[in-house]
Amino acid sequence: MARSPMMRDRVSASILDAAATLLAEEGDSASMAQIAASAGVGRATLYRYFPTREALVRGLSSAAIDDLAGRIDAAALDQVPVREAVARTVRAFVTAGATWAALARIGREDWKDPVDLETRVVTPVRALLERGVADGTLRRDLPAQAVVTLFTGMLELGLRLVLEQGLGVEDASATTTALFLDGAAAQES
Amino acid sequence: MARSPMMRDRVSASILDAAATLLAEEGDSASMAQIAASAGVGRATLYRYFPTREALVRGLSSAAIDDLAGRIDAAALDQVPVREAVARTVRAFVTAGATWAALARIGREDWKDPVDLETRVVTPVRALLERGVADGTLRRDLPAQAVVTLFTGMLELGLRLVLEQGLGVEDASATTTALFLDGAAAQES
Amino acid sequence: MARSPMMRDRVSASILDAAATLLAEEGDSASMAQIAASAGVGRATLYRYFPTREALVRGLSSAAIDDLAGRIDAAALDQVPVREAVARTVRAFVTAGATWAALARIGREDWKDPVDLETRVVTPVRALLERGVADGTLRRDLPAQAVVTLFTGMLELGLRLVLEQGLGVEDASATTTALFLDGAAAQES
Amino acid sequence: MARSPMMRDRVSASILDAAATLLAEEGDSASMAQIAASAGVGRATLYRYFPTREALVRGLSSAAIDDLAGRIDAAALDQVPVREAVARTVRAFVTAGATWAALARIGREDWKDPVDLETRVVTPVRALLERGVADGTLRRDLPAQAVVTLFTGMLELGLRLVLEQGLGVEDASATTTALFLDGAAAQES
DNA sequence: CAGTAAGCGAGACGGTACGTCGGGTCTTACC
DNA sequence: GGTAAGACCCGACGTACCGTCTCGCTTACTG
Repeated sequence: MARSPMMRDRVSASILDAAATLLAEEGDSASMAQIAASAGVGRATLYRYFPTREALVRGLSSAAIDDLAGRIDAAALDQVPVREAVARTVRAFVTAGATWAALARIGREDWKDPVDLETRVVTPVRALLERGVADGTLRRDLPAQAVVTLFTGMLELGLRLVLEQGLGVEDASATTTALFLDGAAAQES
Repeated sequence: MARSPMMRDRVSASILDAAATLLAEEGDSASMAQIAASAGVGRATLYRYFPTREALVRGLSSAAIDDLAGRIDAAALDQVPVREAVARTVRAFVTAGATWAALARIGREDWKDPVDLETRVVTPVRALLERGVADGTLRRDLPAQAVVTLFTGMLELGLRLVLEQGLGVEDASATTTALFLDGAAAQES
Repeated sequence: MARSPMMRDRVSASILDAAATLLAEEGDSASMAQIAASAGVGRATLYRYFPTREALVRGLSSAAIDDLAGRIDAAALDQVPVREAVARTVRAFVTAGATWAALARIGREDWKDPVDLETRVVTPVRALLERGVADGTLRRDLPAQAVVTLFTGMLELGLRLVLEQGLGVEDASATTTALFLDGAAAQES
Repeated sequence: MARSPMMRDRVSASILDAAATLLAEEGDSASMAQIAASAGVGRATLYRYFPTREALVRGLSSAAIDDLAGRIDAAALDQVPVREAVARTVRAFVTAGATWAALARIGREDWKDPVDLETRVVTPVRALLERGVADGTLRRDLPAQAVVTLFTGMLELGLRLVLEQGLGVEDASATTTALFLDGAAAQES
C-alpha cells in the first residue's frame, strides 16, 4: 500500500506535534484523550500508534534525539577546534531543545531512551571531550566520565536559561559555553 | 492537647520518610495508598496531614529546603574566601541532596517551592556570587542571573554524579566545584 | 460497622432496580454508565457491587429467583390438589416475572443461574409433577423430564402473554394453566 | 456480469453458514471479524452483504423462516385433519429449528422479522387453529390470540427438548403435540 | 476516676484517566 | 467492479488512583 508509509508518518507527526504542544503547556496532566483530540485523531488511533502513554513519550524523545543527533552530525564536531566544537554542541542542544520543550516538563528517567541518546549524542560528545584532553585543550585532572555527565547536564541548563529565563538562544549558549570552558573565576592573567 | 504537637511531628516525619523512600524507589508511580501503608498510617491520616499529593511533595521539598538552608547557614559563606564558599555550597547541596533523592525523580516545577527555595537558598548563593564578582574573584563578563541559574543547576548535576554514577560525595563536589570555578579548559601556563 | 450491611443492601437494591428498569426498556444496549447514573451512583460504585456486567445480570437473576422461590414457597404446592398447585405455580411465575421483565429481554443462558434456579424452582415443580403422576392426576405416558421442561417453558410463555400481548395476569395464568392441564383439544363429551 | 447473482448467493450462503455455526457455538459474543474470517471472507465483504450485525441476524432469520415456511407449505396443513396438521406443524418446526440453532441463542426480539414470520408462519398456524375451533376439534373457551402465542411458543419448547436435552426429533415432536392437544392431565375416561 | 472530644484505621464513594475491544465507515491496491 | 486488507472514529468495558467522606474505636485530657 503506497499511502501507508506516508500516511503513517503524517499521522504520527501530527500526534507528536500535538503531544509536544500539550505536554509543554499542561505538563503531565494532559490526558491521552486531549492529545488525541488536539491531534485531530481518535483516541483509538492514538493508541494504535503509541500503545501506551509511556510509548508516546518515548516517541517524542526519539524524535527529539533524532533532531538533536542531526544537528550534532551537521556540526562536524571533529573537524573544528575543540573550543569551537564545544560551542557548537551547546548551541545545537539549546536550539533543538527549544523545539522539544515538552520533554523538559517530564520526569528525567522516563524519556531518556538509554540506547539512542547514548549512542547518538553522548558518544560524539565523549569523543569530543576526549579529543580535547588528548590535544591539551582540556584539562586532564578531572575524571572523564564526570566531566561528560556535567557537560551534558550543562546542556540542559543552557536550555533552561532559554525556557525559564527568556534568554536568547545565542546568549544562553555563549554563557554556558564560556562557563564550561573557562569557569566562573576571573582569569589570573 | 499536649501530645498533639509532638505526635503531629512524629507522624508527619514518618510520612515524609516513607514518601521520600518510596518516591525515590518507584518515582511518580508510587500511589498515595502505598505511601500511607509504608508509613504505617491510614490513607485518611496521610490526607489529613497532606491534603493533596502535591502538598505531600511540597512538604518533602520544604523539609529538603530546611535541611539545605541549615547546611548553608552552617557554612558561614560570607566569612570565608569566595572559592572556599563555593566549594562549601556545592558540598552542602550534594550532601543534603543525597538525603532527598526522591525529589530528583520528580518533575522540576512541582516541588520547587518558589518562596522558600528562593529566599533561603538562592539568595545566599546570589549574594556569594555577587561578592565574588565584587572582590574580583569571579569574572564580571557573564550575565549575573544566568550564572546564578547555571550554578544552582550545577549543584543538581553534582548530586547526579553521586546518585547515578556512584561517585563519592567528596569527589563529586570537588569536580563540580573545579569545573564551575575554573572550567574545563586547560589553564594556559 | 452498623451501617454497612444496611447501606450495602440499599445501594445494591437501587442498582438492581435501575438495572431492571433500564434493561427492560432498552435491552442489552443500556450501558453500565447509564445504569449507574440512573441508580444515582458513580460508575465505580456500580463496579464495586457488580464487578462485571455479567455479574450484574446474575445479581438481577438472583433477586428474581429469590422472589420467585418465595412465591412458590408461599404457594404451599404440596398441600393442595395438583391441579390447584399447577395453577398457583403458573400464577406465581407470571406475577413474579412481570417484576423482572428485564431478564426476558436478555439472552437465555446468561442469567439462568444453574444452581439456584434448579434447586429452588425446578425441584419443587418436578416434585409437583411427580406427585401428579403418582396420584393419577397427570398422565403417565409422557417422558417426565420433557414434561418438566415443557411446563417450565410454558411458564415463560404465560409471562410472554402479559408482557407482549397485554393480557392480564389472571387471564394469562388461567389460559396457560388450562392449556397445560387439559390441552387445546375439545373434550370429547 | 453474469456471474454476479450466482456468486452473491454463494458468498451470502457461506456467510450465513459461518454465522449460524459461530453464533450457535459462542452466542452473541462472536464478533463480526470472527464470522467473516470463519466464512473465509474479508470483514468489509461481510459488511457489504449485511451492513449491520442486526442485518446479519435478520438474514439468518429470513433463511430460517424461508426454510420453515417451505416445510409448512409442504405439510399441506389445510388438507389433513386438524390434529394431524398440528403434529406436522410441530414436526416441521422442530426439524427446521435444529438447523437454525443459532437463533435460539439470541435474544427474542432481535431476530423475529415481524413481517416474514407473521405472514408466512403465524398466519397458517392461526388459520389452522381457527379451523380447529370451527370444526369442533379444538376448544373454543380459550382466547384465540393467546392460544396462537402459546402454540408458537411451544414450538420453541419442542425445539429446546432437542437442543438442550438431546431428545430425538420424533419424540420431542410427539410429546409437544400431545401436551398441546390433550394436556398433561390424565383423561377422565 | 469517669466522661468526652480529638485523632485514628478502615473503607465506601464520585470522578476521571487508562488501555482494550468490538462495531460500522471508509480508502487503497489487486484481480 | 467487486474483493481483501486494514486504517479510522466512536463508544463501552473493566481497572486503578485520587481526594472526600462517614463511620466506630482508641486514647489522653478534663471535671
